[in-house]
Amino acid sequence: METRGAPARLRGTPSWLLNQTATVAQRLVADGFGAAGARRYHYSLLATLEEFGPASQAELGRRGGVDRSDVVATVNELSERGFVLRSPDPVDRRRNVVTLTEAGSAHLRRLDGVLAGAQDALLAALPEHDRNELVRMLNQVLEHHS
Amino acid sequence: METRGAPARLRGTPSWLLNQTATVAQRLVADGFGAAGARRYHYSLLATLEEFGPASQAELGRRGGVDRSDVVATVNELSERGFVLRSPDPVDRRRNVVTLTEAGSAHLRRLDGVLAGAQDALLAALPEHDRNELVRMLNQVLEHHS
DNA sequence: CTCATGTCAGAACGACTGAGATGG
DNA sequence: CCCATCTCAGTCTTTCTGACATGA
Repeated sequence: METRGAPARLRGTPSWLLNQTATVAQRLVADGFGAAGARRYHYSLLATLEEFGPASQAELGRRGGVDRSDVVATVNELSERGFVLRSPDPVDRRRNVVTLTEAGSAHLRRLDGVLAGAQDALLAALPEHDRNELVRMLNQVLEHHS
Repeated sequence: METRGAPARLRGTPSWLLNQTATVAQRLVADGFGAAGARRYHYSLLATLEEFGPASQAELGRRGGVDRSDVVATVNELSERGFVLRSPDPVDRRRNVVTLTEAGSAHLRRLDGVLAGAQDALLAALPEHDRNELVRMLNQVLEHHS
């Protein structure tokens, strides 16, 4: 997504404004995660593990909105660094059960802070009330398109 | 951008909501343009031409926020269909001057309608007042990050 | 036989980079 | 000599598809 100029009639449209702000948001979050040695998928899977508990890779991907193909690579990275444990499921030997470790929980808490900081930076220009309104409206738009 | 589930602590964040709504917006716009046989770059360049008048490809790219490399391909497509004219600049023979044709203007008007329709579909769930508020807030966030 | 799972290779897409040829 | 322009080829990144082997 290019972040440069655009014709006036495009610059005013909600779709363009949403894309631009989303780009800013993505950059802030990616930079924050990057500085913490993580990527978005890392956070998605760690958070999903903490929310739902241990799961197979396929289930993990479904819950966290990550393609099962990309779960493989992400779990590789996370387990190399000791944030998750990948162990064969004794009950169903096709499956790897992925479990959050202590270090993974700590890493997740760190990333939670990073994510919260990115939100603050993103919406720094808006007063509290407007932030809530923005979230409300976006939820409403999203619900309408589900 | 995947449009599926996500962990709860991510689903509530402004950055995630912005990315999701931006994805919806992109899909609506891309589908609309696609049905009209166009892509986003087509609109950007046609609108830029109408806004600023004829220009070299490099200038066109700068004004419209399109990479000079992609301007080449886009102008190829637009000129093949008679929407723009690409003619050598007699004053500076490195340049191609790109000009909007009558057919190009008509096409642009069609795409303006498509774009407006996509905005309506996107924000169908919001009353007029909220739409204006949303646009105002997004502009404010964007200005703060410029 | 069917379906699910984990894995890998690679496609598709969009934005961008590099270099060459031409000309100011 | 240095810089701008146009063009093409190709990289990089993220998301998604297809295929395969294994096992329920």
